[in-house]
Amino acid sequence: MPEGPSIVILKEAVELFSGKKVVSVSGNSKKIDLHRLPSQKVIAFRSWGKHFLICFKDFFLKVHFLMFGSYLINDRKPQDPRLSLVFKNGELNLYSCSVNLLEGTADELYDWSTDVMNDAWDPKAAKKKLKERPTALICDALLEQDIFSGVGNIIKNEILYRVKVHPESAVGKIPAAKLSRLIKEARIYSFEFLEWKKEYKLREHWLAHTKKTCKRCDLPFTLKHTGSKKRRSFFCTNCQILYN
DNA sequence: TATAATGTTTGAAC
DNA sequence: AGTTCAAACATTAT
Repeated sequence: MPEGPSIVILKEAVELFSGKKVVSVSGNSKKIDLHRLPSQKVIAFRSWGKHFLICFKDFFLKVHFLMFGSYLINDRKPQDPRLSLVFKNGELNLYSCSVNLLEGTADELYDWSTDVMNDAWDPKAAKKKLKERPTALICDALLEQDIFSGVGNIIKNEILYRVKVHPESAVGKIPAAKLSRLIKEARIYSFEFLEWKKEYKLREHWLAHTKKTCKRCDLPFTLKHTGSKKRRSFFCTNCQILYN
């Protein structure tokens, strides 16, 4: 569920509730005051990276699905929803996610240029931030939500394989042209992820994530928990260059 | 059945 | 006081 493109799919799927008034609310969320919601009209559903935003007039809900969150539209799971929003034309149920209510507007709080899925995505800003962290490993930097909002571990692994960069490469040692290519690929792959996910064909397009052998050279992949984030990296030590 | 996984925040420990 | 790290949360497939 969690990576940026999946949130874009959610945003599109709930468009039928955009502009609609919340009829009733329930859920086991302890962080928000559910009484704020009934009779409020949804102004927009938005996304910023892995954040799913439900915007009302003077406030908005920030939903994060973490590792296991899920949602159902006009359907329910056996367990209690974290938050359930009922509209005249249907309902949205959110499970095991984190929900926060923030005052003001999303535009006041978010920098849309960091979101790889957003039209405002600014690769130059990403490059600038990477230059400020020369000693960071690229596997960690790609997961930094302030640089690549929406990029998760799957996207990380696929990008690094595509651009032939070893996950433990130091950001500052990667040649400028290669780094630009990598930043560009962050957006390109994220959109391919989006299309494949919509067709339920995401997995079959993985070339690195969870893979055992490299399709390019036929040698076995390395699986290692890399960087300070210690997330799984699948990579080919033959094809992917280590810059250090 | 135990484990690990598309993730982040929190607060203790250093 | 700044950094690091484990714990917590929660679901599902292998």
